[in-house]
Amino acid sequence: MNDTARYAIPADMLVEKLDARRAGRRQSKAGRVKSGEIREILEQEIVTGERSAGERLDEQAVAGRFGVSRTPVREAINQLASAGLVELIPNRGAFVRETGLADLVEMFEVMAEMEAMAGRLAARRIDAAGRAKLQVALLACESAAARDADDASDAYYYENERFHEAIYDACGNRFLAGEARRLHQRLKAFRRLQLRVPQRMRQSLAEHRRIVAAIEASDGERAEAELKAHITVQGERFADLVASLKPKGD
Amino acid sequence: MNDTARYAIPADMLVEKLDARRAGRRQSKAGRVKSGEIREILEQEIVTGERSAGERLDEQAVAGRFGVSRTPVREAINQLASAGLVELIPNRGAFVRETGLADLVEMFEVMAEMEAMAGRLAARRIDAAGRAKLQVALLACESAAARDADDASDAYYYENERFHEAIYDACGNRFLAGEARRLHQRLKAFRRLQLRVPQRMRQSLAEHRRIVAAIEASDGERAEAELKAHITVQGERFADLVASLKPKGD
DNA sequence: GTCAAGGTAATTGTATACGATTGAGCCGAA
DNA sequence: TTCGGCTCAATCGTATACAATTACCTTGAC
Repeated sequence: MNDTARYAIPADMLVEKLDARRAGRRQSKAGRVKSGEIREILEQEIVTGERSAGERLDEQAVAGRFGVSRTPVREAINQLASAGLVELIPNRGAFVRETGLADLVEMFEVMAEMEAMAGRLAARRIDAAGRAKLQVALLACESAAARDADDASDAYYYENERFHEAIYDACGNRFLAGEARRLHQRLKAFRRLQLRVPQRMRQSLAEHRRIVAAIEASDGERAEAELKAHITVQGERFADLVASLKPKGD
Repeated sequence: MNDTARYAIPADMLVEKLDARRAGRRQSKAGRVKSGEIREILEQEIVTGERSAGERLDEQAVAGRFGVSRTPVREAINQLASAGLVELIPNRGAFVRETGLADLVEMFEVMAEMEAMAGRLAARRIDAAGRAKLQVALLACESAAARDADDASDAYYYENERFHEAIYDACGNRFLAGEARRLHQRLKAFRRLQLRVPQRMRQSLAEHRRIVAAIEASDGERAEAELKAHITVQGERFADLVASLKPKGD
């Protein structure tokens, strides 16, 4: 389907407790909007790799599976298409766009640039409240990383998210913040995986400290450089990881 | 509705021949997909300012106006929501998000960064075919600008688009290219307006030449700087123009 | 006169039904 | 045997119908 040979990311590397989520969602309210639910679940399934093939998403089948009509399924699929997760061929259907390694590298490249930009702007524009939030986020990362428990990775993952959000908020450009959040969301599962690389968490934390230092010093150039390196390293480590685990040409 | 006082962009500054477009589209085919048509027209109306107020988009009203049912209108509105042009409040409806001057400045800031990134990458990665396409695009810009006709602005506007597309394509990052196209599309009408500033077209052309020179020299840093300046200037000129024409607090 | 509560009207969200377009399979002719 | 056209089934896109949620207005009590 694609013109470049690509590495498929194995599903079991990215599994998140989907069934738990589903159950949790179900209990929320009886007649809640179903389109959003379906979108989330499908999105997870695609990102996770359960649907990694260039497979077609049959509206009717999905509708039957969730016990709803085609209408909310259509809305969900359209949203996925807007997010770039599926390709929508007129009068043909929706096909999941396999995000191969090449695509991920590209996305990390863009992500690095956006984060760097946010950092540069934040260094110049951050106010007292933002500074406080950033410090709190950094401390949370530290304490999460300090835990030697098995779920330290999960905890750090969550706090890492908060840390980057704090930078987005501080950049003073709400449009940029929104775009960065979108991309971050899309790379979520892959970022998480990447934390399993040995020593990565500790290294990430050190980078966070340097980033904060640069922002505190109002040194936009340095913040930009540190953040770009921070994200680029993530992309590279991720690529290494995938390549070393599953070097199969398609 | 918004927390900052903002400048409304007057509708008549941005008018494009909508009725002509509508007529042209209508003739195409009888039973073609209507959702896309509606999306385009609504998008134009919002960007143009015909709907600039924080007004609600009534599905039924829109459906009646176009002589279709609510279903395609819903799809169109959802797509607009994904594009960020309207805000979707659950069970309340869709409200056009007024893109004020502040938002535009933010968007231009991000656009500048993305274009700059594309240029930097293109300088390193462009191949012979891309080089040729870029040269052709530049020449087309030159000849469009050379025309002294009244529609020189329109012609240059079109060729300018092609020029930037050529850079996107050459950057070797298809994800970046796609994102840049999205943003470019969204800023379309405003870019066009900005060309009316005296001497702007000539200046833009000069900047294009410098950009191409940098790329040809494989000087990524220079290409980045030139492109960032190129877009930033556009944003600033645009802000000046709007501010000078209609400095009314809302 | 003001505030709160209930009912009603309007609008969104979902279900079902129908038409239109595409792709595949079959048949026939060169 | 192969290629071109035709029929038909499947699926998307749209229309219509219904359910559920929300906001507004009326009414009543303090």
